[in-house]
Amino acid sequence: MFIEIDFNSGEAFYIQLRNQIVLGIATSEIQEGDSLPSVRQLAEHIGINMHTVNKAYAVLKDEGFIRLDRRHGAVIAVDADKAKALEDIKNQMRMLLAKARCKCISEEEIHLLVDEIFEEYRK
Amino acid sequence: MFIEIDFNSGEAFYIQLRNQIVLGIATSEIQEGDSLPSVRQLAEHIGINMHTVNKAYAVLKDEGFIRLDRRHGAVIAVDADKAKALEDIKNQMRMLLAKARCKCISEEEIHLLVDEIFEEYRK
DNA sequence: GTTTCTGTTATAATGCATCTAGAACAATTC
DNA sequence: GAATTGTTCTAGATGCATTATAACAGAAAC
Repeated sequence: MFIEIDFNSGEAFYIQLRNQIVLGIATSEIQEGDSLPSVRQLAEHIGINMHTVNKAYAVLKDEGFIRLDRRHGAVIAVDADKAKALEDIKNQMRMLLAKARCKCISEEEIHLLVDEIFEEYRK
Repeated sequence: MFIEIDFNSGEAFYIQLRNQIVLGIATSEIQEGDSLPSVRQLAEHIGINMHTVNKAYAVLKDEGFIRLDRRHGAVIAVDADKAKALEDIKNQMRMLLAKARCKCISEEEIHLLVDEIFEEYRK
């Protein structure tokens, strides 16, 4: 299992979980139709509470990354609502790039960064 | 004054403050050497507690956006530590672009988005 | 058909971050 | 000296994150 938690990180456990699963989908480490461990299995494996995993799954469901049913547990099912996703990303990107601009990081350098990161995903 | 707080936003007040000031610098609405209102003035103007403004200023100082002294209050002074800023931005961008990739948003679309946002700043 | 496992929900306790409040301090400005 | 600056301290209220039990209905496995 590729999921690990940094207990010393300031970030909430359920956010770390959410992030790692989104990253897993982006890198094709897990794919459409794959099942995630049950909330109880994953909780025990990581060593955290069931409800924390459940919350992460609820967020992933709300953001349209997984589908939950009682038969197959949590299944990767990305709903491609590009419009909404683009808007979310744009709003967050505004703050990121504002910082970049303040710190004299050029538009070109950001483009290079984007290419680098997409390259990471393809490996 | 360009600073406003959304009291219904889930985001912490001091984070909203920090964001708006960084955005103000990025758009040249405020510039190197300009003074920000004192913690007490700004707190009263917005209608929040002095300590919350103080916390926002402390974060901005820690991130290298302002300089604090007793003579001139909070002064915009961006330390251009590009290396550190680039690393921060890259880490946050990883999560943003992971979501983009899951949602079938192409590398080209992200590049367009970056251009759009930089264009916003220049206006 | 009973057991087992699924997501889901309810309740309660704990710890931590946020926000507010009031007060005081040393340094600087006027 | 009076006023204003950032800074620090204590204290209380609120909400979020996490843990802990417990229970439920639906589906799977035997």
